[in-house]
Formats: sequence, C-alpha cells, structure tokens
Amino acid sequence: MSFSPHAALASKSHVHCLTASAKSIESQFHFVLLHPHKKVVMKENYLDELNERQREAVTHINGPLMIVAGAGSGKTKVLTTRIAHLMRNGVDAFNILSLTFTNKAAREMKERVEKILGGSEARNLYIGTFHSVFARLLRAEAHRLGYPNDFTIYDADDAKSVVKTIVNELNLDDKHYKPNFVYNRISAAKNSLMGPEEYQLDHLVQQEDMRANRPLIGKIYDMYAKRCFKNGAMDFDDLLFKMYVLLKSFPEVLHKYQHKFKYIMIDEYQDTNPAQYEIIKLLGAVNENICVVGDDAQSIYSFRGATIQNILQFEKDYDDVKVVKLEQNYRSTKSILSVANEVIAHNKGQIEKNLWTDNTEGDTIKLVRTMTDNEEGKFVADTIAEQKLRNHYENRDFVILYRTNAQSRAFEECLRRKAIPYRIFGGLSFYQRKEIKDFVAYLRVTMNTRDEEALKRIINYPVRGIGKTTLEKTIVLANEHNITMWEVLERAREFGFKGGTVEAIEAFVVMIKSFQAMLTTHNAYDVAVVVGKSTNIVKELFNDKTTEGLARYENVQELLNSIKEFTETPDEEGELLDNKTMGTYLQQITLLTDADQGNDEDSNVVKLMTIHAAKGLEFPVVFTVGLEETLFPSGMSINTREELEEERRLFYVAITRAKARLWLTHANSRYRFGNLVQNEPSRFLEEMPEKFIDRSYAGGGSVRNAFGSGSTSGWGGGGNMGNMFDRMQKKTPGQPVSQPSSPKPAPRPTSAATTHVPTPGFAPDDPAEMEPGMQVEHQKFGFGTITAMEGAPNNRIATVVFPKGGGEKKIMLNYAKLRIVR
DNA sequence: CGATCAGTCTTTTTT
DNA sequence: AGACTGATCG
Repeated sequence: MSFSPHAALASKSHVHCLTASAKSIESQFHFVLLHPHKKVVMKENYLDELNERQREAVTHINGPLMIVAGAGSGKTKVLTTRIAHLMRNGVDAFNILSLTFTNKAAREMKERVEKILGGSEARNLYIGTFHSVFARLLRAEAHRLGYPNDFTIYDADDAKSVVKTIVNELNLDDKHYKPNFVYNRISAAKNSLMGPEEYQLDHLVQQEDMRANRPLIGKIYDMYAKRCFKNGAMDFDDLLFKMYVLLKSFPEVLHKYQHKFKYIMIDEYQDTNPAQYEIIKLLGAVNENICVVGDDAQSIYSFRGATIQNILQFEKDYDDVKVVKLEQNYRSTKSILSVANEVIAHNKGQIEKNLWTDNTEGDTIKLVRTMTDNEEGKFVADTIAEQKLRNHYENRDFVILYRTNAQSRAFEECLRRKAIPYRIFGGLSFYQRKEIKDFVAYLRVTMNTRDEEALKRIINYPVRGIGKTTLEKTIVLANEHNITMWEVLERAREFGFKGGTVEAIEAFVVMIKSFQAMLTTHNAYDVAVVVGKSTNIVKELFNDKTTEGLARYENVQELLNSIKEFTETPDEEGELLDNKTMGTYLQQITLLTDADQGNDEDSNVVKLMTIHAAKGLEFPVVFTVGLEETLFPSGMSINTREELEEERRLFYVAITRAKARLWLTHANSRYRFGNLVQNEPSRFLEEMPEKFIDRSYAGGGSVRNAFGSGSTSGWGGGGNMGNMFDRMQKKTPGQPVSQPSSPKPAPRPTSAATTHVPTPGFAPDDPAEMEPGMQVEHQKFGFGTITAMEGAPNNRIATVVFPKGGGEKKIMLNYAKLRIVR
C-alpha cells in the first residue's frame, strides 16, 4: 500500500516517476503511453523488452527466487514486470505482497505496475514499505495484542522522549543514560526480536551493558515497553516486532496471511534486519514463493539492524533456490562503472558478479580538491552553472550527495547566491517542525487520549494556565492510580485540583471531547480546521509577524492543505483500508519521510541529499562531496573492517547513481562543530583506477594559512581569497589554524610540495591572458610551465607542469590563482 | 509562572 | 555554529 503522494507539500501536480526512469519507461512502453487504452498490446510483448537474464527472473513463477541485481541493472523493471507476469498467469492481485524500504520505491513500483496492467487490478496489490504494510495489518489485528485499533505510531522523537521520561523517573542521570543511546539499544533489541524479558536475561547483552556501565538499560526497556503499551502506541520498531509476535502467537492469524500472500517479493533484501527476515520466513513458509531482490554491494543499513547475511545465505534458507544475476548496467558510462567496480572490489566476501555495460565510455570522473568547505560549495555551484551552459543540462539533472545532513549548508548558500533553485531532501522533515508537531499532537490526542507524548505537548500550548506543577502532579497521580493522564484530567476536580487550574483543565477536556465528537460526523480536514480555530493556534501564529512566525503560519496552512488533499484524493489503498479517517492520516504522516515528499518531479531544481537517501535513484550529473577522512568514511565507522566496508559500499552507491558525469570533491579544511579542522583526502580516493580519473585543483586559498605560518605580509590580490583569510584570522585570533587534536596529516604523494613560499607581493593575473608556454607561479606548487589550456572561456583549465611542485597539474583558473612570470 | 541568558553538546546514515 | 538545557530575573 503505497500512500498517495502527499503533493500538497510539494506541488499540486500528480506524481511522475523520476525524470530518468520516466524517460526509460516511455521509450520502452511508448505504445502504451500513446494509446493508454490498448493495454492488450502491452500484455503480448512485455517480455520482449527484457534481456535474457531479466526474462529468466520474470518468468520464474513458483518457488524461491533470488535476483542479484547490480546497480542500474533494471531491478525495478524486473520486479514490476514480474508482478504483471504473475497476474498474467492467473495469480490474483490480492495474493501478491510486495515489500520495499521506502515509500518512494513503493509508489514507483505501484505506478509502473499500473502502467503495464492498467490501474484497476493493480489497486488490489499489496505494495508498500515493511512499516506501512505491517501497520495496516496490525491495525486490523491490534485487539489481539491488547492494543487499540487506533494505536498511535511514535516516531523517533516521541520514542526518545518516552525514554527520557523513564530515565528521569528512575532517578537516573540522563547525561549518562542518554536517551539517544538507550533508544538505539532498545531499537537494536527489537530488531533482533528480543523483548524486555529476554533482554534482561541475555548474558551477552547484560555483559555489554555492564561494560558500558549502563546496567539498567534492560529495566528502562521494560518500562519503556509497558509505557508505550499503556499509551496505546507503537514505535517504528514495534511495527516489525509486534507483527512478528502477532504471527508467532496466533496461528490462525499466521495461517490467514500465509494463504493471502501466496506470492511475496522483497526489494532491497540486503537491507533486511532479523525481524523482517523472520516475518518473511513465517509468511512464506507455506508456499515458498518468495522472490528477493538485492545487491550485497549496496547494503548500507547495518546501523539499523540490517544484516548482509540475509542475502548472502538466502540460498541456504530454502531448497531449490533459483538464482538470477542481473549484471548488465543500463545506467552509467563505462568510466563510471569501471571506477565503481574497482572501488567495491576492495571489499571481501561478496556475491560474485561482474557488472558491465554497453554504454559509451563517457567523460572521465573529475576529482577536485578545494581549500575549504565554502570553496567546495562554490566550486559545485559554479560547475553546475557552467555545465548547464556547456552541456545543456537542466537543474533537475544535478544532485549533490553528501555523507551527513549537516554538510548541506555550504551548498545551499552557494546555490542561493548563484540563484540556482535547489531542494534539500531529508534532514528535518516537515512533520518534525515544532509548530506542525504541536498541531498534530491535538489530532493525536483527539484520536487516542492515551497518547501521553502528544498530550504533554499540548496540555499548555497555547498557554492556558496548566503549568509545570500541574503537569507533574497529573503524571504522579496517573502513576499512583495506574490510570492514564487523560483520566486524571477528566476527573480533575475529584483529584483535588483547585480554582483556576481545575477550570482550565475542564475547559481543555471539554474542547478535546468536542473534537472527538466531530470525528464521527466530519472528515479529517473539517476536524483539523476546527482544531486550529478553537485552540487559537492559527490566530496566534497569524499575529506573529516575525519572519519565523510567518513561516510557521505558512507551515500550518500547508499542513491543513495536506489534510484537505488527503481527504479529497480518491483512495488508492485498496479495499482493506478504511478510507480517509484521521487515524490513517496520522499513520501516513508519521511513516512518511521527507524524502518521500520529493516526488515533486515538475520542479526543475538541483537536488541535495545524503547518499543513503539517494539509494535507488539516478541522475545525469552527480557531485559526491566531502570525500575526506573522518567525514567519508565517517570517523565513527573506521574501527572495524565491517564498518569500513559498509562505508565503502556507501561510496559505491554514490558513484553508481551517476549516469553520465561524476564529480568527486574534497576540501583541505572545513568547519566542524564551529572550528576549522583539516582532513586528509578520503582513503577511498586512492582505490580508484587512475585511468578514468581527472584530478584538478580548485583551491585558491592560502597554503600558508592552512599550514599555520600565520604571516600576513605580502597578500595583495585575490578577492575571495582575502575574505577567507579574514575569516580565518577572526576564528582563531593570534593562533595559527592548525589542529592540536588530530595528528598532522602525512604528506600525500599528490601534494608533496607544500613548501613553496609565494614571492612577496604575489598577485594573480587575469586567466584570460594565460596561454600555453607561459611561465607561471602558483601559491602552493611554485613555478611551472603551462603546457595546455582547455575549458570554456569563463572556466578555463590550464595544465601546468611544476618541476618542484609534484609534476603535472590541472588548474582551474577560476579558483586557483596563477601569477604570470613571463 | 514565564521569559531571557549563559553554558553545554553535538554529527552518521533512516523506516 | 547552532540547538538545547538549565539557571536567574521580572
């Protein structure tokens, strides 16, 4: 069940697939698109569109099937065609379950199946993420587990907040028992199907917690689970864990779904965790018609409990597994693919495969070093502008990929400065904004008064005189009498609240009850509008004329729009889902991530996202940035071989997103936690074959700064360089910019000559005047001779031989400043 | 009781 | 640098 696109947040238009894939579908299935009513034609020859391996996978109907699908090998096409093929061969759509990891993937799959089949039958398929499908099944069966059918789904913030509450209740120090840490521990336990009791009895786990000096995590876990249950809430991990418990404890339920889902397909199988694995195993046990698709080289979610073992051992889990390898890549140029293949070859123990392509060799991969993170941003923005002119790309053809969300800022600024429209995916999601969470909390409490997290948010927002003291008293009373906070509030007078407080509480209770009464007679949107009015939230935000206040007001309006759109969009979810209730809306928004709202295909913008978020996507031009030690690979993941290999797979994913052109950038120094640090280039850069790489330098910064000589004399020129220098001086007054914490980077072969001291009064000359044969001076590499000149007039690249500076370099004249000697 | 200010901590990656 | 927390003042 892919959820209907939440286009109100992005655009009004209906979804199309991502540019690239949409194009490829069109070319393959153009007949259908031109004559949408003649689907019959499609049905006859859909197998012709496949290569031999793909056809082999599609036409394998019964029995376990593992498709090892290399990057860009047409995986989604195979999956969708296979669904069509199953149905063509008499399988009922109601009996097919297809699980993905992201809503985006689910949506794309659903759309593509609809294009092949026509929409009416496709509607009956179960296509969705693990979490959303299980949430849906759990809603139907929740009563068996003692949960209300309208259970709330806690997002990570809610869950951490519960953890924090419990840590405080136990009088533990939340500096030591950090909610984040504890929650991750609980999450890991659930993902390995370990409940609180087992957790506390498991010696290994207890040993780990003892060693970490946090022996009470098991206790916290136990209380956490009980609290969630009391609140009528499940967290993300519960959607898997409770699903497993449900199937395991109720044979009749298991039986029902085993016979419903006769054919099961799982995308991105390499990213499944033990909970998902066991559920699939249970569901598929009768028919064993399990088709898994994955690529061990793209397993990047072990931090979420995924184990690569699931795919590596699939063949051993079932008898007579049919294995099909898709090894032809249709996406990337030979250069890009060669680099990717060589990089990933540094990992051990993979499923053997040989990814190849018929595509042209294409451009070399550009490896660019800059002095600072800001210059990196500037370089990327400039290059995008240049590429648009030179190669007629549009904004939507570009993506900037980074390891951590925090890196987006520098690029945002530079893109904004050049008036290049962009959009960031991930990061703080719309639904995580405070004003949205506050508003949504009203809806949550209205739906489920046991939802304490939501209740605590709104009990005094907007201010209504129910302060901290009252809140704490309520919590204590609730715990004492073992009832919910809401019940305490309902009986406030009885519990001895007095005067203004009791009036405020009663008014609050009456208000929420009036919302509840509306639920039966009005749709979600009408209720939400009344909530906005009665609570005064909308008015209050409207009266706040600050910039942020305005933005908050607009956000709430947008939320209302999205609810409206939700209630008005025809149901695509199949019969089982009881339509447009507030409950399904709330479920949708908590399971919808920001990346999923990115189906805004009409907007012609540059995209920025983490590499994780980019999995499954492709772009004509890719910039992978921040390729530096401690950043990528992350400093957190260089301690074991397994961690490092996962980082390498991540790099592999980044490379293989690119269709035509790929830039890899890294900066000498960048701001992290507010101070300047220097990083060595990523070790991964050394693993790439030189043959396909073009190295150049976009560093205009001062070498002496970077190495801490600190002298300010003799700096005549270089506008942007001057700014940078000023800023560095401010950051560390009197202190050269160097790094006490990390060892001095070993001199690297490519930048051996770091000793050149520019001639006093060094000033760069106009790049336009430079020609091959000239003698020039570079701030870092010293004196050299220009041997060649290339590039557009506004972005000239000189090849310069520096006898003492490490040989031949490509210098981008827009960034690096050269002085003409003669 | 609530608002303002200084001090602390942060960054993996996400359903 | 910025978000978040806790202490102090109106």
